[in-house]
Amino acid sequence: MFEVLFEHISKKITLSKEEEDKLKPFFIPKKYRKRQYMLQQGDICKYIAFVEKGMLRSYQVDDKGNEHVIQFAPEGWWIADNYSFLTGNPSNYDIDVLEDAEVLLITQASMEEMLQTIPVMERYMRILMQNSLISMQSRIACTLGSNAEERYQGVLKALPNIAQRVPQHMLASFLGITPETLSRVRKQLLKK
Amino acid sequence: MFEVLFEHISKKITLSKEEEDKLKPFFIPKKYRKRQYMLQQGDICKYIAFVEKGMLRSYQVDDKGNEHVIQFAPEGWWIADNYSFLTGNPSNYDIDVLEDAEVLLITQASMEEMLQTIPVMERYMRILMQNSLISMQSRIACTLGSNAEERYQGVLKALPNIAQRVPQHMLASFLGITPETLSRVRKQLLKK
DNA sequence: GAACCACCTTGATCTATATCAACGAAATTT
DNA sequence: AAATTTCGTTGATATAGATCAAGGTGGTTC
Repeated sequence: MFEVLFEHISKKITLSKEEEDKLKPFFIPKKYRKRQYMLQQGDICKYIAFVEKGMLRSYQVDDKGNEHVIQFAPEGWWIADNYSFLTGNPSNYDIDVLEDAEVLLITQASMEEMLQTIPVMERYMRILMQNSLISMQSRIACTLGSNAEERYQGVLKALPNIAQRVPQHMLASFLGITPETLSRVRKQLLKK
Repeated sequence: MFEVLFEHISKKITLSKEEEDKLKPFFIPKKYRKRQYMLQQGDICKYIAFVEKGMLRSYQVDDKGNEHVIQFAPEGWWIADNYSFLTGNPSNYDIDVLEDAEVLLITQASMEEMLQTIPVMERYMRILMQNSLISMQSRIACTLGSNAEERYQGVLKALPNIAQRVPQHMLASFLGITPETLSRVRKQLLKK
């Protein structure tokens, strides 16, 4: 159950076997079924989740009922509403399950204790946050500077495994365009 | 010269007087004049900068020559191209100075050494990155779900000091709209 | 296996925002 | 202080992408 997590951690820092064993109890393993909610708007986000298997997504629903995908999280990714998790305020986002999933949950309190117990994890979390920040920044740059077609090609290149795995209308939502527009963009690209 | 930095750090972690003194030598104080570049596209971003005074901004220039502001950084903010800084690859961004500035620079190597020397700074950096990530995420949510007017009102609320301090066309660029559109949005709002 | 639903496509039309152009007011440079 | 550049505004027009509507396909459920 912890294979993917330890693999992920070992790419950024080194944990001894003992540290790995100390790490495990801080997490709550959990299985989710497709379509199940992990978080709903108005809830407080009590856990950060590491995805061992399957896929989740976070999204926002606007006043017209349109969904806007913030993040996809397949195996090896973390997902949460960091804002709600950190502040304890109700979340504006929903998180649900796209493919039957196995996740490792950790609460705010456990996270703090874990970071005390295994200080090098502070470094892991820092690197994690830094990398997420970098990809968020490039996403913003892309949104500001590129049209629908370029953004689609960008995500195909940056996240090929995700782009090919999620329903097209969700990818459209992630890109900030309508499903119709994405369909037309794809048609255009096929011609070339 | 270190007042703003220490103030900022003390909001997230506690440093002893000795630690503060140990911290200083890792930084290079530097002054920049308005309109000066701190980083240009194609350069490698050698420093992360903490702004003690003045204001900088990072932006991307697209193929049509349009500027897209990624970030504004007044006093108390950090700025860099994290991607280039971390990987050592050439940057796609420019960073320049909007108001005469005093900054504290730190190189990749100094940062690593600093984190070794004062481990609690690892925590500070983690919190810093996490908070940046949160604001980036809400910016993306805003871009996906809101129109020009709502985004303008959003930035007025979220970053009032910045929104009122930068030229309007740069704020437009930050919001992903043209200066003309921002001008019209403002006119609309004045009527109400 | 029939009914239903989620998903994608295509066409027609609409709209928010971009683009182009011109002007006046500040601000900066000489 | 004259000249020049930068900045914001306004109007006219263009356009990328949204919206509305309909139909087709494949998978899921009863």
